[in-house]
Amino acid sequence: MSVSSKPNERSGANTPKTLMLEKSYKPEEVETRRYQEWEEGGYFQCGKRSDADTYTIVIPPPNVTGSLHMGHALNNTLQDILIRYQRMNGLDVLWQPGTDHAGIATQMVVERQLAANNEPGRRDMGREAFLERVWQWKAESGGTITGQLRRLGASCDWSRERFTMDEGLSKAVLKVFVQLYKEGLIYRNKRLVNWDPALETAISDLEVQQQEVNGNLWYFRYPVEGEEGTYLTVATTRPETMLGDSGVAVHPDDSRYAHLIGKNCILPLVGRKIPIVADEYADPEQGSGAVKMTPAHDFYDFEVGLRHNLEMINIMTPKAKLNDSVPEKYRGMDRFEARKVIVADIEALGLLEKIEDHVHMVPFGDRGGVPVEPYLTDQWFADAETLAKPAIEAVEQGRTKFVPENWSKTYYEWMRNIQPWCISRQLWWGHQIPAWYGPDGEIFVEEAESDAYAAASRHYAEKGDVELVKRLEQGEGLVRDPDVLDTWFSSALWPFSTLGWPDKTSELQRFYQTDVLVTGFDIIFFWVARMMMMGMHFMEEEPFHTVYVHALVRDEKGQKMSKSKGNVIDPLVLIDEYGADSLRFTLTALAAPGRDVKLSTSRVEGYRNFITKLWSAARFCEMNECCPVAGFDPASVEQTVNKWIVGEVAKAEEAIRSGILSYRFNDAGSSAYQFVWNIFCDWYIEFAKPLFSGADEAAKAETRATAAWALEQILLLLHPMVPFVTEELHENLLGNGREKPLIVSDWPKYDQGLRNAEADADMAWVIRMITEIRSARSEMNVPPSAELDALVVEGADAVLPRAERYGDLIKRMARLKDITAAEEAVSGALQVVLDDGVLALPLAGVVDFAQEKARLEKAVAKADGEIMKLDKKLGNPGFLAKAPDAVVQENKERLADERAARDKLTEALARISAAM
RNA sequence: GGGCGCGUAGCUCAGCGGGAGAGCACUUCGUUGACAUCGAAGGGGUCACUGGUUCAAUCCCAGUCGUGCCCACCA
Repeated sequence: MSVSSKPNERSGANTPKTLMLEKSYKPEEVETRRYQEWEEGGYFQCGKRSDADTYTIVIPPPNVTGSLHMGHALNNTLQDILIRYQRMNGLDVLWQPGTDHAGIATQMVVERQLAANNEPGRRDMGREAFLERVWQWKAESGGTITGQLRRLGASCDWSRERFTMDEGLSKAVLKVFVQLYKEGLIYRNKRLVNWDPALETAISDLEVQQQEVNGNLWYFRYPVEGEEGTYLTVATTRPETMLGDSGVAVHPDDSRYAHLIGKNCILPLVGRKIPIVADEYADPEQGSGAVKMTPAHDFYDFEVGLRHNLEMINIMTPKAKLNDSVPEKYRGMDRFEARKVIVADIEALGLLEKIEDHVHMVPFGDRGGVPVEPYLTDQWFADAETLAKPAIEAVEQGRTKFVPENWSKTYYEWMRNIQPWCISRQLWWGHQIPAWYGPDGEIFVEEAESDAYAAASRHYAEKGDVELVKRLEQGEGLVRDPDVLDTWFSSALWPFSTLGWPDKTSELQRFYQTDVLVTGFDIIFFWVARMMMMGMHFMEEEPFHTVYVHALVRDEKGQKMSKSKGNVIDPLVLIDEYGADSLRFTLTALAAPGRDVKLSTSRVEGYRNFITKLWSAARFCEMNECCPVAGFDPASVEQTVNKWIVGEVAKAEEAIRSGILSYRFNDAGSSAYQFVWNIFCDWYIEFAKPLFSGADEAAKAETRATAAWALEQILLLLHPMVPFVTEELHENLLGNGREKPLIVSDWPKYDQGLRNAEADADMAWVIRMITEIRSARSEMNVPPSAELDALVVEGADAVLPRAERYGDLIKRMARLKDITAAEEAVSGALQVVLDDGVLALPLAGVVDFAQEKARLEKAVAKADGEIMKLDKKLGNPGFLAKAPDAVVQENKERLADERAARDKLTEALARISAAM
């Protein structure tokens, strides 16, 4: 049954009360329905408070191919907390959602699908047909992850959902590319790139993962030209590249080889004459001190090759097989097969000096999974160094801040050493580069094909190529660059492209600059840095003022979750089992800044219990008819208990708010947890019970109203973290009086006056007394069922008035019959020492004197220890002279307190001894 | 090689200049009509080590040891 189906039933005054709330919370019956209500109610949509300030977050767009993993769950929970909090604060909130087309990943998914269905491969079906298939796939499966974000409770403005390849965003990409090209910040160049032979595309430096490999170092002898029997020994980890060698480098100061500089080697197996050059790159300490140079297949050799004008010989095909530039024998061989053959052939020639074991780092493509090949091709590059400058300054000048601040170092480190960004990919799925080539290789970069033809016509008309101009005017003669752009190129524009840029939309005007970017540190380089560059360049304003960097979610052993390790915890499984709120609250409570989240199901279970506790506290309120009273003023309550809880609510609000605003989500979570469980449930509800069953109708009514108010505040304060259960309880609590859903209710603002020092002191005293009595009883094995009398044997003047005033509470919770002054000496009693007095609880002969004595002695010893430490501190002239007065004073008071306690304990001991 | 972290209760972690904390686990007790997805009580820590700064150090500084991550082209 729906717990809120008939909220009005509850108000019938004389009808028997029917409980609306079931015994425990069933998230599966609530979450989907609540989410629908929110979404259909339009509460997620921005623009409804046009007079309010804005608060904007753009979601890190998940891959369309993806499904929700724990990292997403954490990332989006934190964003949702910020968003819901700010929405409740009355801001015009935009959480901009969307997905990323994820070039390589998506293309691979569809290719795999084709293979699995025994359908023609991508190249067989052709570009157009293949892209159609990808779009079809996107239409069918692209909504998975957004559905999963809904399950989590993410309150994104789905009416504005975007996709990096939709029309508007594609327009933005074209505009950016063309403009940067015309500004000289994008250029085409032939240089070495990281080539992934499995995917047959260039990839960026960031997509290369270095892996340690146990390999070998082979020492080859290269014969020196014209000097029979003289060899120059080179060492290599990649023998197969020797077929592309075009030189050997030695250090200019290396006396061993000085006489060879300027001469040539004859490259074995190939017979090519290659020069011996002097270059400081050659480290005399490494290998043999002489390095073979393969400028077309090694980044460093490439640089050396440029310096010494060495030949660049590309010896491989896109699949990393040897091409026609090598001797016939090796043509068509895979690079690793060739390695073996070449070593064998060198050995056969007697030119293999030795082989050493050698552990070294090998670059792997993170998608393709095979070693990348440095490969000489024509690619498009962005001048990242120029674009980075304003982006670096923005952080240096504090216009964008990293939280935790440390991450700015990581950002600087990378940005200040940034390399040209290879932005072209030899894929089909993505934004095709808007560049057209004329027959002579001339490049025309324009947003539209027609513009490219127009530009080409002008160009060739100037050159007088009438024939070509004629063809161009008929829309022929140009060839479009087949490559697409790196996926991150379009995500770099996300904070403004999603708002409508390049059109000057009102949303762009209103919601840019966005507020905070919430992300994991793993994409600071990929994404954050590039958004900063593009934002500065095209908007001339930082895309966000704060970057909140959260940690990674790991398994309970601290290992990174990965499919191959089989330690992945699926957030949806947890949501199914424990509810979205439990998962959200767990992630919130564990999200301490700068520390990885180690997740285990037992943690989720623990926080699920918290949700249950909250539910059952609400049920208590319901059973006791704690209905919100219109116009209730928390400052007006008269019962001390109520004054106290009202103040505690205000403290909790402060703690939770400051936790959220300072991005210390774990603090916000634990403050909420402690307040609800350890204050509201453990004490306030227990204090309320005697009032509810008492005779004072005014006090009863006030307590009901206060409890209802406090519960409502709890629901408000917890809503950003646990939206579903709070929304559900809120409707139940308010019933007909509910003006609007919790999601759009106002975050509470309290007067300072809600805190009452006197009430705080009294309740602290009551709690202390109850705790001490319980503790003594428990240690002395007094059964909970036994109700004892309490006799005040010391400090009656101080103790009795309070004991009188709060007698009902104390008696019930400490299991006492009565509290009275001791008329005569008490023997055979349990003694409880308070700050301002001593209680004796007579145990009618059953008290074990020895045990009681030991208990008191232990307390004396503890007090003595404290006294000694404080004495020593206060006896130190340096401390008295230099420590702040407040600290000195505080220590003096503590010493006095400890001494008083010790004295009372000693007297209690004396009484016990006398009775023995 | 460079950079960033972390070593606090059995476990996972907060705290970060003036009285060592939480959750879980553990022990004992408990069907008090909100809750056994619970309640009450309890045990458990020279806050990695060594120096230094300070009246005062778990907290700041230096070093050592251990451990994790990121970046890097070394044949």
